[in-house]
Amino acid sequence: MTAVKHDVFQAIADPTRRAVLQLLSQKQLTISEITAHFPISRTAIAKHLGILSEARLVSGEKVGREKIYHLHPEPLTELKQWLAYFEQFWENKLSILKHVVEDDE
Amino acid sequence: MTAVKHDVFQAIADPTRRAVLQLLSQKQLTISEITAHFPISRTAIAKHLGILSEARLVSGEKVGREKIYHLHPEPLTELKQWLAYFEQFWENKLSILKHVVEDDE
DNA sequence: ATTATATAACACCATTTGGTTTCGTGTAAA
DNA sequence: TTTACACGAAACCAAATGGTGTTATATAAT
Repeated sequence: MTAVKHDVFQAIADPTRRAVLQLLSQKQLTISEITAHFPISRTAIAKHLGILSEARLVSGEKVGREKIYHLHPEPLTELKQWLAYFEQFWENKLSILKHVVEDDE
Repeated sequence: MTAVKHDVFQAIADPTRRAVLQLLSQKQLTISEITAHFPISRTAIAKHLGILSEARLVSGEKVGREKIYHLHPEPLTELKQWLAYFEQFWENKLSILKHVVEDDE
């Protein structure tokens, strides 16, 4: 499924994948355990995990007959950095407001 | 083009759309001006602007025969908040390290 | 009044996405 | 040694995505 690389932006675009990340942030889980939280098939979850793996947001290790996935949040720094650039265009509005208030006193 | 709603996560998933946001952060631009920066058709750019508009990241006002688009970065707060949750799972590693160093002194 | 421009509105297309079901295989439990 | 289980791989599908080109319309410039 999808030989081309998925980046972190695409990986988090899907709500199911975001929910999977949320789950894995609490506790490492097998594919079946993750599937139990969603109304879709195990195969579909496995595909989502594949996309998250391509984006290096999770990794899975085989243990016996099951595969345990755990969160790898580091690639989110790319997202954070991208966001940081845009913050100057709206969080600044707060500091401008602050100045207005300060000028008022 | 896509009657269903696009959220901010989907909106920023595409690299062209991220580049458009970047452009609009510098200066408001017409559709044609934006198109000049990309190797794709004006129609394609207009569709991307439609998706960005659905996510409330941009808005366009008709001025004469052209339509001027400007950035509306506020919806990115949703992304920022989502990210904030995950930061505890990796930025913490720095503070743990910090403790180790502090314990060393 | 005519012509050129900027965009909107369509119709169309190939590929990707998000899902399914089926079948095969390795591992654990009876 | 059967049987049950967790997963991988494959084939398939409908809808969405990211593009194209054509045509129509309103506005600006000659």
